[in-house]
Amino acid sequence: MLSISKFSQLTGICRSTLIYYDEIGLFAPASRGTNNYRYYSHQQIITVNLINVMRDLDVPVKVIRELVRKRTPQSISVLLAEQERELKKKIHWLRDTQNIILTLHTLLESGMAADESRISVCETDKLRIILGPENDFGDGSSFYNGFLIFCAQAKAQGVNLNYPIGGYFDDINVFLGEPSRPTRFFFINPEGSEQKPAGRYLTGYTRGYYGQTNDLPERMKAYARRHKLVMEGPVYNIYLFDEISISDPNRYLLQVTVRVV
Amino acid sequence: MLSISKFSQLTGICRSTLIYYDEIGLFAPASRGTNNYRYYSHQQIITVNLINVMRDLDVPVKVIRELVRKRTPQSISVLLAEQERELKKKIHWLRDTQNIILTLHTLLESGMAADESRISVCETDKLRIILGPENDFGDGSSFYNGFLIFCAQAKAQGVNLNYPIGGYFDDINVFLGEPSRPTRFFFINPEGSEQKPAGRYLTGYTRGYYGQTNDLPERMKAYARRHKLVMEGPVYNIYLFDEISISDPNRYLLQVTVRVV
DNA sequence: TTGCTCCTCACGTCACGTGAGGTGGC
DNA sequence: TTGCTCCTCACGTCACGTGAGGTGGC
Repeated sequence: MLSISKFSQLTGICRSTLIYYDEIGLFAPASRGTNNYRYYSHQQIITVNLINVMRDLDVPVKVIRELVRKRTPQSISVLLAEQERELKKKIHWLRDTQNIILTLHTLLESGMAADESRISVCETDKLRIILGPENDFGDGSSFYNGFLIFCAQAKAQGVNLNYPIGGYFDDINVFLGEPSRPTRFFFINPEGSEQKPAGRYLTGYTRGYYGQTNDLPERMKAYARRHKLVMEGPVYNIYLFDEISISDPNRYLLQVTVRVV
Repeated sequence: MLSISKFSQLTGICRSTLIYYDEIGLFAPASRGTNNYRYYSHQQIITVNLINVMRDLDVPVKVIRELVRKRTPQSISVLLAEQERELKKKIHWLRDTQNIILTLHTLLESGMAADESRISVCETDKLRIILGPENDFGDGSSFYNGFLIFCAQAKAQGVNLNYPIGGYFDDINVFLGEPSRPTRFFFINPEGSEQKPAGRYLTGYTRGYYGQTNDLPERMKAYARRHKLVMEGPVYNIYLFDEISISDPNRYLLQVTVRVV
């Protein structure tokens, strides 16, 4: 027979948890001593298996208790099949979260490595994204209307909203015209079906709140002219530092990139 | 500006959770109406990102609050790196749990499909296992001493104890001699380094508590003699139904297999 | 006696969830 | 007036964790 501490040690279940399980009638010691000590049998190390696994999967103790009380090979088989499905979902979703963390981290690292004051031409890897619908700023509706539609649509499609968001402009002229009004929004998502292609990108940075581009559009235009570069294709706005990493909204770090030839 | 319900809907965060976050000073609405209504700005949909992700990873709200209050790109980068490691561990561990569930389920299915009354010869797939140390029943020490050592050693080696356990006998004579005293214990673990090889196995079943083999050893011996089969190599005892699936200890279902030529 | 393990309350905690009772604009 | 959304307490809940005060065997 094993004392509660010994049993706790062997199974890795906390002493107080064992007492709690005893109290609620989920898992009682095999016997009690004359001094009322809890004594667990060796077999109970095995007995506690399913409980352990189920708790690991956040199955409520009440559910486990009911299950344990009227278990049959059939009912347990059904339970296990269900948990297999749940686990698949959970793992999938953790992978998603892993992607989000990785993406956020990559942006942060880029931001910390960036030479903010300089415009430059960089060789850039491709970046998988999910493009949202075209924004409509026509009827005087607020800037954020498009953003809301974007979010709602993404949610409806089961896209995780926690991926970082960027602004997409059809081309450099659209950007120069209204630098705070992207044609579309996009998620940076390694499993997205669209992409910002790899290539040589004119890259500039500026600090400020969302939508604030300062003199960056002009500086990029001037740089391109000076170096005889032609900017082609869409312009991508990505915040490398935003409210996630910086408290002061006026210090957000915006990266603007556009392909050059 | 968005009302609390609208914001809740868009972000997928529960109304009461938003109120709670406001109370503890983790995440407050952008402003309050004259009627004291909470109003959230559109940007806050983005702002709530990191909080959402961190909560999903079970980072305590107090930790998140501190982090959010004095965040810098550097500190957040450190946090993300840490979470990347945690996530890796978590996913690995969930895969382990998935394996356990799968293994348990497979055993159960075998049990439900088994014709318990008959001895038969079955073609069997290989089964990956983790063999424990040799048991010592010499000094009158209880049966379970070996089991305890097995568990302790497995735990020390970081093996998940929740995998199903079986009994291993060096050969058929050892089994016939002491059918309730396996030479070793083993875990059924798809990532184990040892294996019960694929092949033709003489397979028998019996009901009863752990270690109770009834007349099964004799019946298997007789069957082999009758069919001129030679039993070779180790004998594997596996409980297809045990305390996990059946309340009555006398109805556990034991499967005994030994290779035949 | 000392040290150790065990016991039983009772209360704390974490992150919310759930009414109860009331307000305010159309 | 009705229906709707919002508010603030206050208390509930889930699965434990944490002492406080006491017991019992070597």
